[in-house]
Amino acid sequence: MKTSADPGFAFPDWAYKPESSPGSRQIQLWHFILELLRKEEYHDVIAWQGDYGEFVIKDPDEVARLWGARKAKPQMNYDKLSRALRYYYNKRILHKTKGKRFTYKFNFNKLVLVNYPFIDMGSGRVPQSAPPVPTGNSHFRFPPSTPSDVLSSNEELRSPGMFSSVARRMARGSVSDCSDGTSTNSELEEAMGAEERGAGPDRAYRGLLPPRLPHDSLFRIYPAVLGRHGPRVHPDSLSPFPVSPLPGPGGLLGSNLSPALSMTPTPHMSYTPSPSMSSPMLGSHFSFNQEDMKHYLQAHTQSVYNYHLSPRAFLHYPNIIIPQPHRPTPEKPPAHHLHCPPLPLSHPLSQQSAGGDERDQHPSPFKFKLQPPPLGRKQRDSGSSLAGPSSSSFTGSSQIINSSLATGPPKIKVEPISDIDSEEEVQVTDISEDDELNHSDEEEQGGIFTPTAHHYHHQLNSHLRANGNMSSLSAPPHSHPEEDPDDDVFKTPATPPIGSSSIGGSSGIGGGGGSSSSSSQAFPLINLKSEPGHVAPISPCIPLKLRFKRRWSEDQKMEADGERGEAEDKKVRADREEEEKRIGQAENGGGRGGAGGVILGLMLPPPPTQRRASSELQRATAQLSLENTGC
DNA sequence: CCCGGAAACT
DNA sequence: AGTTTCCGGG
Repeated sequence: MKTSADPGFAFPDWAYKPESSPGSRQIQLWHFILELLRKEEYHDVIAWQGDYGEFVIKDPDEVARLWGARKAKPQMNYDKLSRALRYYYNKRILHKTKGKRFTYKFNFNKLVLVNYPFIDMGSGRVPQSAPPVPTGNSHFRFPPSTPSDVLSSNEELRSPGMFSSVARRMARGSVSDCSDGTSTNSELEEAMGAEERGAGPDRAYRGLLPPRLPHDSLFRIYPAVLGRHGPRVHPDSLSPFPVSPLPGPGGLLGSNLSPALSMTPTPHMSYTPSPSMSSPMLGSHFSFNQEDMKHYLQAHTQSVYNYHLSPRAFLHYPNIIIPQPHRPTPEKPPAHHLHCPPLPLSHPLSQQSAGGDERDQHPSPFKFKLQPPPLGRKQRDSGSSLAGPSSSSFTGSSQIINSSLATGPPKIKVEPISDIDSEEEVQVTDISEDDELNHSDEEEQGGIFTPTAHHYHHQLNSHLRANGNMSSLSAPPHSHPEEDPDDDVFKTPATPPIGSSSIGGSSGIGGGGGSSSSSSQAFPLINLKSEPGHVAPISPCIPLKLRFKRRWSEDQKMEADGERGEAEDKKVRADREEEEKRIGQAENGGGRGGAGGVILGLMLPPPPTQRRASSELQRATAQLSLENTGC
């Protein structure tokens, strides 16, 4: 089933899987918080303050009381409530703003509404410091004043007829690739997603992309999570609010979102609304109509095809060929990225049954082998071996990724995440928990997912070291002041077990199903960012390795700059910390500054992780391929 | 205050 | 799954 026949492409079922959990229809704390936040009446109790998404609980007891009332838990208190809040850390829904009492920050990145594909995430310029949130009004308003009214899963949108299955699929697919799609757990998503599945169309909106992706900008799909629609629960009588915000489809979040949106600083990306929408969008409102939606979807579809938004999807469609961009110059054109993805996707492994031959068809300019990474990891034991090594060699641009994916780290549990901006990262949890992993090089993290990448990285590092060129390695230059790591990564279910399930398994990835088969491996999302002069031009005939290194370094740097997201798992974090210690680095003062360690950059391979790694690899590979060709 | 593990509850 | 409850530790 992965790919059903279809006019266009169909994504495998697993791709459509609702990312979320079935359903907890009960109000969730974060929803509740958002509700309070958007109501002026509660401004004295809780309010947006500070950075995007940052809010302060001015009256903890009161908030707790309200929450307790809502949940019928009279014994609720701030201590308990805060514990619940803490559980969001790992879910990436929230972060603690360190140093500020009672202050937390939403990771809105992930919260973007699915329903509101048109949202302009910032019209490109979202100042990072956007107003904390305009609680009241302000620009941050989400287009439809009541999203719920407009988009939330409702009828209007739902005209099934309008959206072809393809479109729908596309949308979904894109969604999936988005960060969370893969993932899964975002509660956010679940809020809306699950129920809908049946509804179909709604989901389609989730991933919509702007029709035209600016080359420069990278585009991403934002999985949104906000509204909860579907079978909606009735407003609870308990609700403190006269009118229960939640109830409406998507109601709750509506206002809230705005902040969210605004918050999500998506630096690089400028999300361009569909043409028709754009103008309106800019304003705070936009009108939505089916025609627009149709166009939008079409565009989206195209985008998907062309840009291969959904890496995963592509895996299944190895045959898809993307036109090569014509771009002689060294700089990395977005096009490349775009193109790359597909290739990678179509990898043999993934294809497995699908006839790997086809993939080979791609002319791969060069082939090279990486040295096998030093093994010795504990992991190996458990069958992980399977994956292994093979990954070390790759051919052509695409394959790398595939192989890596296919190979997949044995026992690692990966939690993919979203991708939005750099923020997103994948969480990886190494089940085997070997510390060793990490320590050997910093990179483990990134590699987890794609061993290849890691290896690659390793090599590079080694190489660099040899050359005495460490600087370029992965150190992330930037140091955000203290940004919390906003990443948002949502966890994804597990990785493919053994063998198999690699993403593309023709046999059906999901196959089993069970669980989330969404193995989201690392799907490299590709960010099409324009990297204007950043990238140092790479001369064409440099040895591959070097080039790779350079590329890698550069990319890393860039990414680091972009953000260090760090959404790591605690475990990961812990590992890192350990590593850090081992390494003996003196940290900067904070030790862990926030979840996101500043250190990360230096020490670890930016946790950017797989996704990044993958994309990096893809990119690099692709580029190299091209370059090489020249040689 | 804040953090997170553990266990229980729904 | 998402808390709620309890709690030791920083």
